[in-house]
This record gives sequence, structure tokens and C-alpha cells, in this order.
Amino acid sequence: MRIGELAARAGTTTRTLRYYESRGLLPARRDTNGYRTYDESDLRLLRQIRTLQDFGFGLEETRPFVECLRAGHPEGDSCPASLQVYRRKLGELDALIAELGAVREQVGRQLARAEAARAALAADAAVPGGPEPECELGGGPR
Amino acid sequence: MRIGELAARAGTTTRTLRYYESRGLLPARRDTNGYRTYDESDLRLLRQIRTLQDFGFGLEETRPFVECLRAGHPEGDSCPASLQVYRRKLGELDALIAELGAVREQVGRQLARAEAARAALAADAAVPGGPEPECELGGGPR
DNA sequence: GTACGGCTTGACGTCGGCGTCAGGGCAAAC
DNA sequence: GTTTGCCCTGACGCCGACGTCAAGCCGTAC
Repeated sequence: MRIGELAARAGTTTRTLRYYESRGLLPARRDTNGYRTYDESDLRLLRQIRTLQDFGFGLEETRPFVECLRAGHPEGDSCPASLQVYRRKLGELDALIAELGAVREQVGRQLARAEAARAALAADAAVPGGPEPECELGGGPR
Repeated sequence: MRIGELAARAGTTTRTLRYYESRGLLPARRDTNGYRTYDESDLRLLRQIRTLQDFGFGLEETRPFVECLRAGHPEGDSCPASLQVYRRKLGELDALIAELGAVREQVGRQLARAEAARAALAADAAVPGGPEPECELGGGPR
């Protein structure tokens, strides 16, 4: 099969395949007119790459999986190097999720605080004789 | 104060301040020799920007906060536009955290599966007369 | 013949937030 | 006078995974 068909079957683009080839990740045979030629095994490699990419793996991180498959192993993660990538990724994910969770909490607190401040201002404005607003925001009369 | 001092006091670089200025986020007055001049209020604006940047906000997302402060409000998040940014960010964070959590789970399952497969192979290799391995990994005959 | 779709290589563009140089000016210290 | 330190503008570099355009070849259909 040629590059367009492979791209379509993997749900990607020809540009992407040429890029992978330029990175040495998915080399192609050439037929007589210079066109790239692929077979079903290439489709498997490509799908492995795409799956990992969808997980957020960098291209280089997919290499051990691809080489594992190319070495004849039944799965891309049948090799120790692939397992190492999995483990490293899990650690990165955990760290990132923890960090994002902390940020989320911080932002949530800031929002709650700011909303409470605004609510206080509004209440002040609504109560005649209440505290004076600090600026044009509250817009209360004096 | 000049650019170097402001940068130092905010824990950032002069390059960063010039960049913010180029984006219209933190304009500077100029003294007679063309040097940028800042005051304490600029330091407040800058610290607001930096805090949000540390939270992962994009530069454009910090703009409402900066403009809020510049308008004379006591806090960068005293304005509705800032609250909107907070809320949008919370949504993005929740979505991202959920997505990363799902990925983490998937990767964790893949790792567990792959490790189990390797353990099975090792056990097979250790037990004479056990099941045959599939490839040179286990190295068994057929 | 020619029009068309698919293929080729090469190279620049994208996005954000700066880093890092190149080349030169201003002011104070020695 | 000259060295030192800070300042200026302008412009390219970076990172990743491609998108997109340019210019041209291959083969088939009309």
C-alpha cells in the first residue's frame, strides 16, 4: 500500500508519516517509481505510535515500542525498555496530576475569596447606611 | 526604579519585562536617557502576572487582572472579567485533570498487563514442560 | 493532448514565553 | 581616558509535531 492509503487507514496524514520516517521511526520501502510502499506490519507499528501519542507520549518515547514490535514481539510493550517508559510516564503523570490538583485548589480558593469580597460589596451597597464602597465598582451613593 | 531592579525584585529577567511591554501588558515610562522607569505599582502588576503565570495561566489570561489593578481596584481579581478567567481556568483544569487521570489509568493497566505477561513467560520458562514461549524472548523450542 | 489525483523533496510557518546574541549608548568609578 | 555595569533595539533560536505551500514527476482517464 502507498502512503495515502496507510495514512487514511491509521487516521492520520501523509505529512505525519513522512515526518516519522525522517525521525527514523517508520522507514518505508520504495517501489520502482520512488513511491513509498508499506504493508500490514507497518500499519501495526503506526497504530502503536498513534496510540501512545494519544496518551501524550513523546515521539521518542514510542521508539522502544516500535522497535519491540519490529523485533518480532507480539506486543509493543513486551520488552523491558517499553515497560521502563510506562513506569517513567506513570511517575510523570502522577506528578503532573498532583501539581495540577494543587493549582486547581489554589485557583478555587482565589475565586471563592474574590466572589465573597464582591458579595460583601454588593451587600454593603444594598444596605442603606452600610459601609462605603471602595471604588466605582460598587457604585453606591454617598 | 529601572528595569534590572524591578526584574530582580520580582524574581524574573529584564528580557521578560521587555517582552511584557511588547505585549502591551506592562508599559513603562522612560526617563531622559531612554531608560525604562518603574514604580511600586508596577511591581504589584508584575507580581500579579507572575503569580498567574506560575499557575499556568497564559499571558493574555493575566491581562484582565492587570487592567483591574491598573483601574485602581484593590486586587487583580476584584473585577468580573478576572472572575470569568478564574472560572474558565477551573473548567480547563478539571477537564485536564480528568483526562490525565484517565490516561494514567490506561497506562497503569497496560503496564500491569504487560508485566503479567512477562511474569507468565518467566514462570513458563522456569517450569520444565510448561507452555511454549512465543518468541526468542522466552527462548523456548517448539 | 491534457486534465487529474497522488506521489516526490524541500523549506518555511505555527504556538508561547521567553533565551541569547550582536552592536551600540550612558554614567559613574578609577 | 578607559573600564565597568547597566541600559537600549533588533533579530534569530528553541521546543514538538506536524501544517502548508512550492514546484515538479507518475500514471490513468477522457
